[in-house]
Amino acid sequence: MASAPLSDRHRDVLAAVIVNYVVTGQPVGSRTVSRNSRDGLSPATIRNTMSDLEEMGYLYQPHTSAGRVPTDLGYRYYVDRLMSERPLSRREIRHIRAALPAEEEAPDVDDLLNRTVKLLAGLSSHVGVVLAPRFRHAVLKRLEFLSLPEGRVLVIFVSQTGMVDHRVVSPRERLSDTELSAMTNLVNESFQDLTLPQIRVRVVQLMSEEKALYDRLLARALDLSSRYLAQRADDEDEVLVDGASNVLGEPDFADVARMKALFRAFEDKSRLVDLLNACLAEDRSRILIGSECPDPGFSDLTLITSPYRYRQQPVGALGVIGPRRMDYDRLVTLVDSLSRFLSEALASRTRGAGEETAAVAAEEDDA
Amino acid sequence: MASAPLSDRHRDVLAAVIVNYVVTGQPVGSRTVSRNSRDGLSPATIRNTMSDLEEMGYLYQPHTSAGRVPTDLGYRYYVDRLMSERPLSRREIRHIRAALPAEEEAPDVDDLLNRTVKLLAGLSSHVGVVLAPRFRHAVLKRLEFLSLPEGRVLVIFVSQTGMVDHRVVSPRERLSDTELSAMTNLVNESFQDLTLPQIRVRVVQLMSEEKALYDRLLARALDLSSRYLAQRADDEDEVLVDGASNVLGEPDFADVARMKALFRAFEDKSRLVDLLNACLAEDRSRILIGSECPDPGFSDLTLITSPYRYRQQPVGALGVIGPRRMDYDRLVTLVDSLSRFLSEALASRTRGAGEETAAVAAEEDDA
DNA sequence: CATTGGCACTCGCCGGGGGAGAGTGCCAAA
DNA sequence: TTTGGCACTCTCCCCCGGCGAGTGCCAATG
Repeated sequence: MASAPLSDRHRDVLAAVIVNYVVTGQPVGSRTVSRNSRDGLSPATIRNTMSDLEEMGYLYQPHTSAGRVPTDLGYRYYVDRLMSERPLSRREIRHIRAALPAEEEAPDVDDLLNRTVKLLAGLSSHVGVVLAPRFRHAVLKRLEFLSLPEGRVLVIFVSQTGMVDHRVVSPRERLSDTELSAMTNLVNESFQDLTLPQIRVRVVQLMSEEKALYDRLLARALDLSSRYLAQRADDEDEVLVDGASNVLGEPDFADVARMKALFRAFEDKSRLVDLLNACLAEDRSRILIGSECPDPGFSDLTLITSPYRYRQQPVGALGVIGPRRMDYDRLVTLVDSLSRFLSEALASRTRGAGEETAAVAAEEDDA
Repeated sequence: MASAPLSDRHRDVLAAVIVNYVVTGQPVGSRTVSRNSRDGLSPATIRNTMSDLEEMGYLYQPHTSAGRVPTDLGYRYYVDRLMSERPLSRREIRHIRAALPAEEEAPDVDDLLNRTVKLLAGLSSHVGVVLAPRFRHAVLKRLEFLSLPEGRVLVIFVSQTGMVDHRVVSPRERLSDTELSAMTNLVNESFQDLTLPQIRVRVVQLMSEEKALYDRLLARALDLSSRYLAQRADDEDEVLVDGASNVLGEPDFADVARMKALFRAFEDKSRLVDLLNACLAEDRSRILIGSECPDPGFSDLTLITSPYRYRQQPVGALGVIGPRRMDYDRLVTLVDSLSRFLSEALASRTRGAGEETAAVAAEEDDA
């Protein structure tokens, strides 16, 4: 029943209601729309149009004789067809540039992501989220085994871009420092330029060959590697959140129970990871409005997300989370821009390291 | 004027008011105290006593003819002299033991701290905080230089206990992989078994000697090390927070403005770091009630903190943050216990690594 | 002299009532 | 098709009065 195409007037009114509602937070009445409309239609006319829009599901009334408020469908129509993205101000761009330098001495990846999430929260006044680059795209620079007390071993994985991951594993037998350093050399030869998923395959492959050869040392090195890989799940992603305190100011979350649910959602990060990953898979920026979101915990929120890239590959995602009543025009631009700025900052950090491209491209086959 | 010693009755009444207020959250009247008091005093008598306590500053009335509520001073007296710590239940202890295994295969330090902060939040229903062990106590296991694209260098610091820190630095000149690995060996010889502050001293010392000798490689290795140390401030501590959503449920924070201030305080971690560090310096568990806290942002909160140890040295701190109206009896025990459990878990991970003791003891001289 | 019961008083909380204001739907006229 | 008019609805807010909890003071009591 919501399928009839909208007339120009319907669109104008819908847009007016949304724009007005976004700034005031109050249900919008026919009178207000009439005043703001350039072809000065009377309130009565607007009322009829609004009534149509309500019937079609784009607006609704909190109660008889209040103004209208956009529904999720209304917002959806707005962002898809009515919205005109508002460019960032020069000030904002300078601000971003300063925090994410594209050219000169760039900080390391973690730092860059931290700055990005702070920018998102600060510039949007909502909650900023950043999904860190996934290690599954990381190409091995060096794998190191170090002995710890109690016979345990520290495994350090370093990617060619400088990401570091480390885990503690317990080998079956005690290993001396010299053995470990010999093993370090062995695996670095074997795993040169491979990504984590590729290393997984390689370990299994070598282990089976190994029964024929009998290089004790390599066998034990492979054992350590596979123990490390067992701990290091590929889908284990890190997500940064900032600006959670911003939601407290928003009248849309006056209800405490709702706010609590929201904070819980932020605390267990795995749900955020899922949502951001979904965006990553789609490979383009995305808006999820209220009930459109698969996670029911976010049913009265809007997410604007966008993947960011490294060497043309989407490797992570970032976005803004806020109430449905948000300034879409501005925030869509903000999220898009930040994903672009971040991609550039990442690229500039590593320009001239051409070897890595092939490896990344080569592993595109995995799901 | 608050200096007169309290009679037994005063104490009983004060304790009764506090206990009652903590569970109900409502101002406590004379009638209620009278009912709960075992030597059945009449409400009138209690009223007189309460009036005394108010005059001495231990209680106050939100308004004429409401019950009494404890002041910060009242709470202080309570925790210092009236409170009897309530031991944890067997269930709780099992729960903790399961999460912080003392004996068997222990996870790495970061994981241990993560579990601890979750336990704090979960068992207290307030906000849990943990200050991570400071790297200044960390003894070098290995320092590694790895080349990154663009001529930058990744420096990885690994402590003997398995803590890992890494930074990206930009050396003055380009360095090849072979040079870097030679340099790695050089510094590991020089810095063997030193802590970060000691390494600082050592670098300066070697640099000045260096002008006389002319080992180009060592000079460049020292340059890299000092660039790393410049980024790695000693007071740069990591603090973990969990359970922030718990404060939303508490009626004491019904006021949104107050809540917002609170969340901001949690977001910029440096303030938390300062507070926890103060506790660390005192070397014993500590309770900060409302206005006693140096940071005005925490003026209507209570912090219960306790340092945790590694090899007799306090290396970090943990605690609970909540409203002043909290169950002190239980939470003090909880914080104390968790600091003990965590200390044990840390100790058991490294038993038998005797060499490290001397080094840690030797660096006690720094402030 | 500490303790107690009695009593008048003070507030905060809660629910009801009434008026103002904003907005609607419908209808008839332009 | 658009518009002005009109009756209607519903929320918000303020005011008011009663209720209940608790107090302070005082005189009586053991």
